[in-house]
Amino acid sequence: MGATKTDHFTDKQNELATLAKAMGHPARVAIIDYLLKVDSCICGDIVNELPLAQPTVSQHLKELKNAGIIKGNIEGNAICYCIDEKVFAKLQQFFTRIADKIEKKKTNCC
Amino acid sequence: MGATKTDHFTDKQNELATLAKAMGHPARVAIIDYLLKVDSCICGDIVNELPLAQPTVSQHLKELKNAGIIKGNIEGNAICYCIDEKVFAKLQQFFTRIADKIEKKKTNCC
DNA sequence: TATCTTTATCGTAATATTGCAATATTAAGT
DNA sequence: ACTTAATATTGCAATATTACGATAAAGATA
Repeated sequence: MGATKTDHFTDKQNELATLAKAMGHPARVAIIDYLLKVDSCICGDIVNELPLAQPTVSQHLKELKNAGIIKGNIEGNAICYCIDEKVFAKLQQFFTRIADKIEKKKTNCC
Repeated sequence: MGATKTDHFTDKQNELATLAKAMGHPARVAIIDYLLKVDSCICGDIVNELPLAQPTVSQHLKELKNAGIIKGNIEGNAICYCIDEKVFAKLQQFFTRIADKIEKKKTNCC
């Protein structure tokens, strides 16, 4: 088929998958990198930073927004996008927990 | 088109995107969860744990393997899959760094 | 009001992903 | 050699993603 059977997995599994998927494209990673670099919200200039057309960037921003990774406020003419702090703390937690579990095991059978 | 322009982004951006993408499906998250739960390698019983057909699970395992997240050793008749420890440490680092940068800023303009 | 700027949306093409039945492969046991 | 068990591969259908040109929408500015 092609449709993902999200209903067969736990909420946590689906949540991590959704967040990871949103970060699963270099353009979207680059958008986050840029948001961190400029140390403020971005109001439009991302399009000039990325090697992609404006509609494509707009689409990637939308996807990041849908996943809850960034949020956008209308600021007069432009739109101000910024990172949602909580989400990356959550991602960090997810992977820290996994890394810790692996550290504890050390069952190097492979 | 549909093809991702990986050559336009940095190696780090592409690396994170590849790893995140591999974790961007609940079935693959569930596979990792199970690998952590059983506290050893998995030799076949993942198919019984997941609500997916054997070829589908095999495909997801292949994708995790391609991303370098798990590795598989042939163990006689069965195949022994286990997590590559380094990769999750790397993922943790990636997101910890981002979370730290966000913490430092606190430019709550939005 | 006319125009510019900025961002979103629509439409569409190319490609990738997801899922499974059928089949192949490989090693073990008989 | 035959059979069984475990896993991979192939082929295919359904859907999703990625990318962009054209166009729309909405506020700013002249």
